[in-house]
Amino acid sequence: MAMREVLDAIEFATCASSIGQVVVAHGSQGIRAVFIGDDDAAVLLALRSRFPLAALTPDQGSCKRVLPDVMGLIESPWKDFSLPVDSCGTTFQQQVWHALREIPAGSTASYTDIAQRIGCASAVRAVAQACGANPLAVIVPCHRVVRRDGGLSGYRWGVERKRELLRRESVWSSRIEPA
DNA sequence: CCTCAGTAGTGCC
DNA sequence: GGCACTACTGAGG
Repeated sequence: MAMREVLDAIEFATCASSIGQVVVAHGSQGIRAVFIGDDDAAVLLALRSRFPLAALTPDQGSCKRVLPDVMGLIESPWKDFSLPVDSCGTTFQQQVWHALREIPAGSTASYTDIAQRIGCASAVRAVAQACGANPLAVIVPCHRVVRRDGGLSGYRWGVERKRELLRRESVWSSRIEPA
Protein backbone atom coordinates (compact mmCIF):
# COMPACT_ATOMS: atom_id res chain seq x y z
CA MET A 1 0.00 0.00 0.00
CA ALA A 2 2.45 2.59 1.13
CA MET A 3 5.03 0.87 -1.03
CA ARG A 4 2.89 1.29 -4.07
CA GLU A 5 2.44 4.95 -3.36
CA VAL A 6 6.17 5.38 -3.44
CA LEU A 7 6.88 3.23 -6.44
CA ASP A 8 3.94 3.99 -8.62
CA ALA A 9 4.40 6.94 -10.94
CA ILE A 10 1.34 9.12 -11.03
CA GLU A 11 0.50 11.49 -13.85
CA PHE A 12 -1.85 14.39 -13.28
CA ALA A 13 -3.70 17.04 -15.20
CA THR A 14 -6.09 19.79 -14.22
CA CYS A 15 -9.12 21.07 -16.07
CA ALA A 16 -11.85 23.62 -15.47
CA SER A 17 -15.41 22.39 -14.94
CA SER A 18 -18.71 24.01 -14.14
CA ILE A 19 -18.28 23.23 -10.47
CA GLY A 20 -14.65 24.13 -10.08
CA GLN A 21 -11.17 23.14 -10.99
CA VAL A 22 -10.64 19.40 -11.33
CA VAL A 23 -7.46 17.39 -11.06
CA VAL A 24 -7.23 13.87 -12.38
CA ALA A 25 -4.43 11.58 -11.27
CA HIS A 26 -3.63 8.45 -13.23
CA GLY A 27 -1.37 5.57 -12.21
CA SER A 28 -0.30 2.40 -13.94
CA GLN A 29 -3.53 0.59 -13.10
CA GLY A 30 -6.04 3.34 -13.72
CA ILE A 31 -7.43 6.53 -12.26
CA ARG A 32 -6.04 7.14 -8.81
CA ALA A 33 -7.82 10.34 -7.86
CA VAL A 34 -10.28 12.98 -8.95
CA PHE A 35 -10.30 16.08 -6.75
CA ILE A 36 -12.31 19.26 -7.07
CA GLY A 37 -11.36 22.69 -5.76
CA ASP A 38 -11.29 26.40 -6.34
CA ASP A 39 -8.13 26.56 -8.43
CA ASP A 40 -5.05 24.68 -9.54
CA ALA A 41 -3.16 25.52 -6.39
CA ALA A 42 -5.88 24.06 -4.20
CA VAL A 43 -6.35 20.81 -6.08
CA LEU A 44 -2.64 20.27 -6.56
CA LEU A 45 -2.07 20.79 -2.87
CA ALA A 46 -4.76 18.24 -2.13
CA LEU A 47 -3.18 15.84 -4.58
CA ARG A 48 0.26 16.20 -3.08
CA SER A 49 -1.03 15.75 0.41
CA ARG A 50 -2.87 12.59 -0.63
CA PHE A 51 0.25 11.16 -2.29
CA PRO A 52 3.07 12.66 -0.26
CA LEU A 53 5.67 10.18 -1.41
CA ALA A 54 4.62 9.35 -4.95
CA ALA A 55 6.39 10.53 -8.07
CA LEU A 56 3.88 13.03 -9.40
CA THR A 57 4.53 14.09 -12.96
CA PRO A 58 2.54 16.24 -15.36
CA ASP A 59 0.43 14.28 -17.79
CA GLN A 60 2.20 12.19 -20.35
CA GLY A 61 -0.93 10.99 -22.06
CA SER A 62 -2.95 8.83 -19.73
CA CYS A 63 -4.82 11.73 -18.18
CA LYS A 64 -5.62 13.17 -21.55
CA ARG A 65 -7.17 9.86 -22.54
CA VAL A 66 -9.50 9.70 -19.55
CA LEU A 67 -10.20 13.40 -19.12
CA PRO A 68 -13.15 13.58 -21.53
CA ASP A 69 -14.96 10.81 -19.69
CA VAL A 70 -14.21 12.26 -16.28
CA MET A 71 -15.30 15.74 -17.27
CA GLY A 72 -18.38 14.30 -18.91
CA LEU A 73 -19.27 12.58 -15.67
CA ILE A 74 -18.89 15.77 -13.70
CA GLU A 75 -21.20 17.65 -16.05
CA SER A 76 -23.61 14.71 -16.28
CA PRO A 77 -23.13 12.60 -13.15
CA TRP A 78 -25.83 10.13 -14.12
CA LYS A 79 -23.75 8.74 -16.97
CA ASP A 80 -22.18 5.33 -16.71
CA PHE A 81 -18.49 5.30 -16.07
CA SER A 82 -16.42 2.25 -16.81
CA LEU A 83 -12.82 3.31 -17.20
CA PRO A 84 -10.45 1.47 -14.89
CA VAL A 85 -9.95 3.00 -11.48
CA ASP A 86 -7.28 2.25 -8.94
CA SER A 87 -8.26 3.61 -5.57
CA CYS A 88 -6.32 2.18 -2.71
CA GLY A 89 -7.94 1.95 0.68
CA THR A 90 -8.61 -0.44 3.51
CA THR A 91 -11.00 -3.34 3.09
CA PHE A 92 -13.63 -1.39 4.94
CA GLN A 93 -13.20 1.64 2.71
CA GLN A 94 -13.40 -0.49 -0.42
CA GLN A 95 -16.65 -1.98 0.84
CA VAL A 96 -18.10 1.44 1.48
CA TRP A 97 -16.98 2.81 -1.87
CA HIS A 98 -18.40 -0.21 -3.63
CA ALA A 99 -21.73 0.32 -1.93
CA LEU A 100 -21.72 3.96 -2.94
CA ARG A 101 -21.44 3.08 -6.59
CA GLU A 102 -24.73 1.25 -6.32
CA ILE A 103 -26.70 4.31 -5.33
CA PRO A 104 -28.52 5.29 -8.50
CA ALA A 105 -28.28 8.84 -9.75
CA GLY A 106 -31.26 10.87 -8.64
CA SER A 107 -31.54 9.13 -5.31
CA THR A 108 -29.66 9.33 -2.05
CA ALA A 109 -28.78 7.06 0.83
CA SER A 110 -28.08 7.77 4.47
CA TYR A 111 -24.89 6.84 6.28
CA THR A 112 -26.98 4.31 8.17
CA ASP A 113 -28.22 2.78 4.91
CA ILE A 114 -24.68 2.25 3.71
CA ALA A 115 -23.56 0.84 7.04
CA GLN A 116 -26.37 -1.70 6.92
CA ARG A 117 -25.70 -2.53 3.32
CA ILE A 118 -22.13 -3.55 4.05
CA GLY A 119 -23.14 -5.49 7.14
CA CYS A 120 -21.73 -3.10 9.71
CA ALA A 121 -24.92 -1.57 10.98
CA SER A 122 -23.32 0.25 13.88
CA ALA A 123 -20.32 1.58 12.00
CA VAL A 124 -22.24 4.63 10.86
CA ARG A 125 -19.60 7.16 11.74
CA ALA A 126 -16.89 5.06 10.23
CA VAL A 127 -18.91 4.99 7.03
CA ALA A 128 -19.01 8.75 7.03
CA GLN A 129 -15.29 8.85 7.53
CA ALA A 130 -14.78 6.46 4.63
CA CYS A 131 -16.96 8.66 2.43
CA GLY A 132 -14.76 11.58 3.29
CA ALA A 133 -11.71 9.56 2.33
CA ASN A 134 -13.07 8.73 -1.12
CA PRO A 135 -10.42 9.80 -3.62
CA LEU A 136 -12.63 9.43 -6.70
CA ALA A 137 -14.99 12.39 -6.62
CA VAL A 138 -18.16 11.84 -8.64
CA ILE A 139 -16.91 8.49 -9.99
CA VAL A 140 -17.65 7.11 -6.55
CA PRO A 141 -20.75 9.16 -5.79
CA CYS A 142 -20.17 9.95 -2.15
CA HIS A 143 -22.18 13.11 -2.75
CA ARG A 144 -25.31 10.91 -2.70
CA VAL A 145 -24.88 10.10 0.97
CA VAL A 146 -26.79 12.42 3.25
CA ARG A 147 -27.94 12.50 6.82
CA ARG A 148 -30.85 10.41 7.91
CA ASP A 149 -32.77 13.60 8.70
CA GLY A 150 -32.25 14.83 5.16
CA GLY A 151 -29.44 17.27 5.92
CA LEU A 152 -26.63 17.39 3.42
CA SER A 153 -23.97 16.72 6.02
CA GLY A 154 -20.50 17.43 4.67
CA TYR A 155 -18.56 17.10 1.46
CA ARG A 156 -14.83 17.01 1.18
CA TRP A 157 -14.91 19.35 -1.79
CA GLY A 158 -17.46 21.74 -0.36
CA VAL A 159 -21.11 21.28 0.55
CA GLU A 160 -22.13 23.70 -2.18
CA ARG A 161 -20.71 21.33 -4.78
CA LYS A 162 -22.54 18.44 -3.17
CA ARG A 163 -25.75 20.41 -3.31
CA GLU A 164 -25.23 21.28 -6.96
CA LEU A 165 -24.45 17.70 -7.99
CA LEU A 166 -27.55 16.45 -6.21
CA ARG A 167 -29.63 19.20 -7.74
CA ARG A 168 -28.54 18.26 -11.25
CA GLU A 169 -29.22 14.59 -10.64
CA SER A 170 -32.61 15.38 -9.23
CA VAL A 171 -33.53 17.50 -12.23
CA TRP A 172 -32.34 14.84 -14.60
CA SER A 173 -34.13 12.11 -12.71
CA SER A 174 -37.48 13.88 -12.64
CA ARG A 175 -37.14 14.55 -16.35
CA ILE A 176 -36.92 10.92 -17.46
CA GLU A 177 -39.04 9.56 -14.64
CA PRO A 178 -41.95 11.96 -14.26
CA ALA A 179 -43.97 11.24 -11.18
C1' DC B 1 -32.52 25.07 19.52
C1' DC B 2 -28.57 22.45 22.09
C1' DT B 3 -25.84 18.74 24.38
C1' DC B 4 -24.53 13.98 25.19
C1' DA B 5 -23.38 9.31 24.84
C1' DG B 6 -22.74 5.24 22.00
C1' DT B 7 -20.06 3.61 18.50
C1' DA B 8 -16.32 1.89 15.02
C1' DG B 9 -12.46 2.72 11.65
C1' DT B 10 -8.18 5.37 10.92
C1' DG B 11 -4.03 7.93 11.57
C1' DC B 12 -0.48 9.37 14.54
C1' DC B 13 2.25 8.72 18.51
C1' DG C 1 -1.49 -0.54 22.14
C1' DG C 2 -3.37 3.94 23.26
C1' DC C 3 -5.87 8.19 21.97
C1' DA C 4 -8.11 11.60 19.64
C1' DC C 5 -10.02 12.54 15.91
C1' DT C 6 -14.91 12.41 12.67
C1' DA C 7 -19.20 14.13 6.31
C1' DC C 8 -23.73 10.03 12.43
C1' DT C 9 -27.75 9.24 15.14
C1' DG C 10 -31.28 9.14 18.55
C1' DA C 11 -32.54 10.60 23.06
C1' DG C 12 -33.11 14.16 26.40
C1' DG C 13 -33.00 19.04 27.97
